[in-house]
Amino acid sequence: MFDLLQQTMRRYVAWQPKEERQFIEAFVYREVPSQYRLVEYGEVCREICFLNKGCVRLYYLTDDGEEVSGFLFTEGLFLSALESFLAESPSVQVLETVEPCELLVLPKMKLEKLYEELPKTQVFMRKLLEERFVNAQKVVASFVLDKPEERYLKLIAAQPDLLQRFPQHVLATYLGITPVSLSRIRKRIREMKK
Amino acid sequence: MFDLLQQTMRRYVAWQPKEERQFIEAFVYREVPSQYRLVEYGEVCREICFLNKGCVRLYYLTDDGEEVSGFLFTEGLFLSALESFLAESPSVQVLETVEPCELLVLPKMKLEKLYEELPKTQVFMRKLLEERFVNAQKVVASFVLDKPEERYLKLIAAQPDLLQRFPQHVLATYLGITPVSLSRIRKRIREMKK
DNA sequence: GTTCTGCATTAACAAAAGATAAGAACGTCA
DNA sequence: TGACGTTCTTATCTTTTGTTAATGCAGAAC
Repeated sequence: MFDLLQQTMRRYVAWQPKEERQFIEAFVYREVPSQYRLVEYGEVCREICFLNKGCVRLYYLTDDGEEVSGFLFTEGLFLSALESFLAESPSVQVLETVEPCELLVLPKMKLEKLYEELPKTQVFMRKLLEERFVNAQKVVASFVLDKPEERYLKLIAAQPDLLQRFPQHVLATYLGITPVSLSRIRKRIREMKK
Repeated sequence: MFDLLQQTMRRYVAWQPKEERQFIEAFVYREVPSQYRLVEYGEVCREICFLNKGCVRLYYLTDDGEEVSGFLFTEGLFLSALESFLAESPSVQVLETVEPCELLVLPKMKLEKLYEELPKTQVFMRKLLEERFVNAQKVVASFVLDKPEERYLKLIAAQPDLLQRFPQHVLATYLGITPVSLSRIRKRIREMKK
């Protein structure tokens, strides 16, 4: 139940067995169905979740009620509406499961306690953030450097499982284009291969 | 000379006077001219710089030798080619000054020493990264949500000084468009206002 | 002052994406 | 089985951007 979390923890920090237990014990196991909103629009996000199984999309709402993907999460990632979580402000980001999910939930209060009582928590979070920031920079780089077609090709090369697990209109907005345009791009690629 | 750094430090962490001195003493003051490359393409970045005065652009090189902006730095920000810095790998990001700059340079070795000897360094860096990550997420959100014209308007609303300090072709690629297209957008906006 | 160079603008055309609507494929549920 | 809803596809048209090239402008070098 905590295997993947443990693995992930060890990838960044060398914990003492006692520290490891202390950290893990701060999490609460929780199962949620598909299409479940972990964070609603306008709600203050007060927890960070480790995604043990399943997948989740982060999206924004446009003026005309459309949903535009901002990030796609799969197993092994920590997820939260970070801006809301940090500032305790109403979230403009919605977090919604795309499959039934197993989560390990860390409430903000407990994280703050860990920061004080278990200093390696600081190191762990810093390293997680470093990785996520570098990742975000790469996404930005892809937006300024590549055309939508290239972004799509890079995406299916880097994370082919996303294609199976997320509907295409979700992938399309994640790439910054409309579902119609993604469909055309896919067709162009199909023709190319012939 | 260290005023802005000190201010920035205090915004995130409550330091003891002694800790503050210890942290600041790890930095080396350095002046560089305009158009100076702090990190070359393919070079391993081994330091983090605090930008005390001046401005810097981060850019990528395309296959045909074009420069595409990935980020624009102004006073008060920490800059480095983070992926290269962390992995000690050749950088695909180039850092080049756009004005004469005053830098406070923190070599990687010294940062690692601080991480061990001055635990608040961990807290400070984590909080810096949180802020930068949230910022990067907003940039991504703007790419998936807004049209180039809106991105430009938001940019000049949020950071009007960038317009004065960076040439327009640099701003254009930062917005993910060509200089020609930005010129057209600016014209459209001019016509609108009449 | 004159030349040179780099940058912003404008124009004209090609290529791609957005918007809208209509049809096809698929699973769900009565 | 059949009706419904959702998603993906396809078609048409409009809008925008990319591309290339020409023009204008201003600062730097001589």
